[in-house]
Amino acid sequence: MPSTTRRAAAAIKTPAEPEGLPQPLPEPPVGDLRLETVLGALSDPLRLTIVRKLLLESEQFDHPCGWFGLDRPKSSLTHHFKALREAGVTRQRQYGLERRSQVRVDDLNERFPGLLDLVAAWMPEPQ
Amino acid sequence: MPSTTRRAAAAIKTPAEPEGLPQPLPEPPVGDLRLETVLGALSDPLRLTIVRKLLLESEQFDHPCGWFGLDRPKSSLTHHFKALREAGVTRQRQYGLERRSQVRVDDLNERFPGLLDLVAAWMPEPQ
DNA sequence: TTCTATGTACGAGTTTCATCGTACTGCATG
DNA sequence: CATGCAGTACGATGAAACTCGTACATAGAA
Repeated sequence: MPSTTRRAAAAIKTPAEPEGLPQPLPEPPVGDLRLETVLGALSDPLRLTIVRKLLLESEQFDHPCGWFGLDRPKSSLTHHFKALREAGVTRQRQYGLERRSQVRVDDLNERFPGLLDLVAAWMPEPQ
Repeated sequence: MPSTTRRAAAAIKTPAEPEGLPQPLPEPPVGDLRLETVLGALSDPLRLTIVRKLLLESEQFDHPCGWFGLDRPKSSLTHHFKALREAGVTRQRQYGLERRSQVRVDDLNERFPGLLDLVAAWMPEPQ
């Protein structure tokens, strides 16, 4: 098979980055973020857990998906991390084998001010 | 069949109201509102349209669902209005034949401050 | 090179949801 | 009483989405 194994998601482009970081994976540009899509991505307890943990405990940097300690099969986690990235909630970069995630705080605060505060204040349903 | 035709949705109770208004239909109490549920209810363009229109044009009162001018079959509208009410986003009261909706502004601002501002600022996707 | 660790791709099973046609209820009016 | 009207209830259909097993790809270390 050719080297173009990558499949392009519709209306998703890869932005450039100033630092020496790895290129982010394909993600929607800020201007294309849609409230209904972002809310849909956040309407799931597992994904809320991920985003909230990134917001509260990330210490200014991104994390591989093992860091979250989620008790789910790897393929399930891939699914949810991809959903968050494609909705524009997170940015993912490839560090060797690891694919680390961070919340697009600036982009989300610009487009949907206050939304991340609600996520940070969220608490999972008791039991 | 007996007069108890009403089916009780799980964990939904009917609160009391001070004024001479008709009783609201069953809805979750403020304390039971869940962020993930509310976001899920708002992650749909049609429902965002409904809530935004209520927020911006309601003139302090509630409206029957014909007022929205939505070009959908009646049974579809029933479905979406019920989804909004059961998520706790709207309150519905029966006025004779009409079932009118209003946004639970105070409840939502108490539990999820800023969320309704995002809905009010939302714009439907062009085209 | 082989082994391990991280994570993806694909596909199947299941569930949930959106959509909508049809039949029905209940009020109001002639 | 008959009709019209606002809206529900129910059921079917089709499309997403969640979950997860399995197989695969790749980087780094022994």
